[in-house]
Amino acid sequence: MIDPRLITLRVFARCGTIGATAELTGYSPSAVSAQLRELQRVLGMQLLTKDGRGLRLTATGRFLVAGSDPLIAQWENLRAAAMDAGDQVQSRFGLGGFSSAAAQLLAPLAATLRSTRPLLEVQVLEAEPARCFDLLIAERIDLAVIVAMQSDSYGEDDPRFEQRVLLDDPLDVIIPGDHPLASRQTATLEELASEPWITEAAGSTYHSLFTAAFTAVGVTPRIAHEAVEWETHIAFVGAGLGVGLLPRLAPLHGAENVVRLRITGQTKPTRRIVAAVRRGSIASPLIQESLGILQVNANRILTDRLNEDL
Amino acid sequence: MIDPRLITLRVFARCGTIGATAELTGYSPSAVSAQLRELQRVLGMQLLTKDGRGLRLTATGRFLVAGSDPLIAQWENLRAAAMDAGDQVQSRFGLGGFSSAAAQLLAPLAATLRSTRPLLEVQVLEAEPARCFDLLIAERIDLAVIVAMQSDSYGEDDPRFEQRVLLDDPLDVIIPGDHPLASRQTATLEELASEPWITEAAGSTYHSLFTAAFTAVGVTPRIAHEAVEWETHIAFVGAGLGVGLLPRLAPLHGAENVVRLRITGQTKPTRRIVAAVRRGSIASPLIQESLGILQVNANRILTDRLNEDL
DNA sequence: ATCAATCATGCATCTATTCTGCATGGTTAT
DNA sequence: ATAACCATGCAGAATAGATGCATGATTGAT
Repeated sequence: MIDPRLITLRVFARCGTIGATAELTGYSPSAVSAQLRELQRVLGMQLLTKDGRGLRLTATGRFLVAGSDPLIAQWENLRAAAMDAGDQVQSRFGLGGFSSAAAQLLAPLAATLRSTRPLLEVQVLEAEPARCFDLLIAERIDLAVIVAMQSDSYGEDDPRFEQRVLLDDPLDVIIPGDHPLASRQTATLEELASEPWITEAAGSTYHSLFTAAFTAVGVTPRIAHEAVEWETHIAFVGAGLGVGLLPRLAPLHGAENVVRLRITGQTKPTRRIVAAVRRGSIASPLIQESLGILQVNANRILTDRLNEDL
Repeated sequence: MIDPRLITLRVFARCGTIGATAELTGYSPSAVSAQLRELQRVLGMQLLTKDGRGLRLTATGRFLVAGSDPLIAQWENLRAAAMDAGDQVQSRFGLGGFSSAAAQLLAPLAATLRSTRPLLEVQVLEAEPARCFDLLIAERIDLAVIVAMQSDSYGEDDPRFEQRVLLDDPLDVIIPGDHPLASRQTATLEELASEPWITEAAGSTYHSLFTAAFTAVGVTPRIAHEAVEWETHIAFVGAGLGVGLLPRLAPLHGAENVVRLRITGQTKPTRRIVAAVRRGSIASPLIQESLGILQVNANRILTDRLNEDL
């Protein structure tokens, strides 16, 4: 109910270029350019200035974008309250999440919603956590399941979002089947300090998680290889190239020559998985139901693990 | 920046029929019907129900309309603050007011704005006070000069508007030139109690003002004739048909056989003239400047009167 | 210094939305 | 029973909006 051109401006404020805004919103660059020009005309404000080969927000533009945060939140709030009060049904619902969350949490959620609300059109997008936030801003999705990143620019108290912790997913270590420790059930990071490690490229989502785990125990690992997909990580380990960290949620499903060990010791590295929505929308019955389903699934995963560990 | 369809819904909430909404917003009835249908589809809410040959808001609809008040106010607020912070210029500015205000206050305001802000497109609409509020809701105008009506549904604390008192305009009495009191400067309402009175039709803007003036002194006037325009009032008085009340702001400009007398006594009836804007927009530099100009003009009128009275 | 890459924007074209005007069906009042 | 009123649907028209490519400007690399 907020003018889509203002939404576009907010997306631009996030990514800084017309092209990226177009990619994120689903418009063409020309359309974004025209929209922002029109927005300035209608409001009678100069929101953008040329800056080199790109554009930059003016002070007025930054002011407007920052001030629109509570406006969006209030609209979401009103919408949610009206849906709740009137017992109305939503037509479209967009979900976003990163790979293992998409598989383990989002897929069951979408399936459940499809049965409880047959008229609802559910769309699931697999995307990196940072992109999930952008997609929330762009209103392409309404709920995201992501890994909480303290290093990220989206803090707990960001005025644009509200977040709920779903579960803490521990990191395991995966080692080749012919490794001396392969017969063990658990290992400590110190024991594996001298191993060649496999990680993601610096700057990626999990790299900071990786380094954080090791700095916590005062060890600097030797990074031997880099991989993006967990599949690749596992394959590298199976080929005996080194050892790696693997979140418990990521399945090993019968990989050759790979063993998963629980990490013990004073620090057990985990990644925190949270659900994020646009601020104000959390009271919506659909969001509430979804969060409930997610929480049930998360709890089931946790209790399954407890039973496994016995 | 709020979706125009929501604005249309708010206007509908005021007037209750598609036709009236169309008239007020400037759309055709079909367009209004289509907009509201589309709004319900997009939001996934049922906002309207059939009620006899017309439509009625559902509980959800009323909830949404009521909840949109602060949303609109917040947007106006943001817009005003951004305009103020960025020293930006507005392109369009709509003014509304009733006849004597339009002549005495709005016309000078529009003239001043045209000279101080040549790029600004100023539009003045003459309209009854109640309609001015509707036009504010419909966003056809941005500022209205109206007579404060305690009887009206638009109170001082309406969440949709903010109001500023401009001046209290006293009511004079006009009598025929051959009337026994015509040589006097002042008169009391009691002295004129038995005269045949000329007023507006019951239910009109000034009728309540008229009766309030007399109930305050405990007199029930005999209503002999009714007229809509001040011009007609004056002509009736000039023809010797009776006496009437005339606001000081309404000019007599040399009418034949009509004398204007100040009212004295314990109660001096006045009408309060206020400026009204959409809540939140009052901080806008353009609104601020306009209110300043209006106030200056109002004060000038008051001091002119003081000098006249000496 | 040249070349390539990146970025925003304008224009022509097309598409989709949205509005209008009139006709229709249902509802109330005379 | 007739007339007035109200909302809505449809066909046509107008308008807004999006696309895709070409252009100009700027930056960084060779």
